Amino acid sequence: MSNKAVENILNDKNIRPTAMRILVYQTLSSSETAISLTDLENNFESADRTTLYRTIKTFENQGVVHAIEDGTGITKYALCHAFCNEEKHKDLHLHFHCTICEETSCLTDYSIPKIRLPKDYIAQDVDLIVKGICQRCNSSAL
Amino acid sequence: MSNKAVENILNDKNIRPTAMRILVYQTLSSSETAISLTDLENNFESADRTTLYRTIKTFENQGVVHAIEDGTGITKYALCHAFCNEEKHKDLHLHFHCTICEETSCLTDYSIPKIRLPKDYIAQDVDLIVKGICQRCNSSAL
DNA sequence: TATTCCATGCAATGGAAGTGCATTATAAAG
DNA sequence: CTTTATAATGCACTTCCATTGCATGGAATA
Repeated sequence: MSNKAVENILNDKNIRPTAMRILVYQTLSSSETAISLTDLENNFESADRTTLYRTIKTFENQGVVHAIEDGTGITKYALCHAFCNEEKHKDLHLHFHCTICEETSCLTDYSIPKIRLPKDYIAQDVDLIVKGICQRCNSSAL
Repeated sequence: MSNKAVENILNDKNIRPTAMRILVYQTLSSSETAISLTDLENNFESADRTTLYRTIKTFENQGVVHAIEDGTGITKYALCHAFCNEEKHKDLHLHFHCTICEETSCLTDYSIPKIRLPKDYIAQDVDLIVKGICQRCNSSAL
C-alpha cells in the first residue's frame, strides 16, 4: 500500500502520519496473519519496542487495529476491516489459531453466531477463537 | 465438599490426594467464578506459588480443571463439569467475563454453536468468551 | 523565530509463567 | 518395622511480555 494511501487512512482516523506509523501500518497491511509486538519488533531492526508498542496502542484506540487474544498469552494485532472508530470496535469475526504453524488469522467472512445468554446478562463483546489446523498446513501435510 | 469426597474424585483421576491438593480442589469447588493462580495464592497465606502452580497443572492434565483465557491476559481455572480426562477436555461451553466485577465464570448450560469454517480448515477446539455485564452486577446497578 | 505539543528512545519496573534443584513426605518392598 | 523408591513440596531463580517515567528530538503553530 502506498505511503500516500496510508497517510490518508491515518489522517481519517486522527492519527498523525509519521514515518514510523506509516511503516507499521504497511507491515500490518502486508501480513496475512495477526502479529505480536515481538513479531513487529523483529521486522524493524532499529526501532524501539516502546515506540512500536505505543504505535499499536494508538492504532487500537483509534479503531485501526484490533487486539486478538488467541490463547497463547501473547497479544496479537491485525488491521480492522469493518468500520471501527474510537468509540467501539465493530469487526466481530472469527479468529483462527493454527496449532501447527502457530499463526493466528482473522476469518473476516465468518461472523460470530448470535449468542444466547441467561436472564439479566448483558453482552457487550464476543471473542471466538477456533484452534485447529489451517488450510495451508493441512494442504502441505498431504 | 467433604475431604473424603474430594479424595475419591482425585483418586478416580489418578491424582494422589495430598492435603494441599484437597484444599485446592475445595477452593475451586466453592468458587462460583474461575480463579487465577494469584487468586489461589491469596487464598492460602502460607502456600508456595510453585506448588499451587503445579497442582493446577496436574489437575489440568488429568482433566479436573480447564484453563480459561478470558482476554485479560491472566489465565483462570475452573473445575470441569463434563467427563474430561487426560486425553481431552470435553466441556465446551461458554465463558463469560464481566467488565464490572471482572469475574470470569463458566456458563456450563450454554454450549458453543457449531462453527462453520472455510474449506480445508480443521477445528480441534473452540473458545468462546462473551464480555459484558453479569447478572449480579446488572441487578445491583438498579 | 519562538513556543508548544507530540512522537520517540532509553531505562527501568512489574507481573505472570515456568524451571532446576534440594528437601520432605508418602507409598511400596523387603 | 525399616529401607527404598517415587512423587510432592518449597525456595531461588530465570525469562518473557506488558507497561511506565523521563529526557530528548522534531514537527506544527503562533
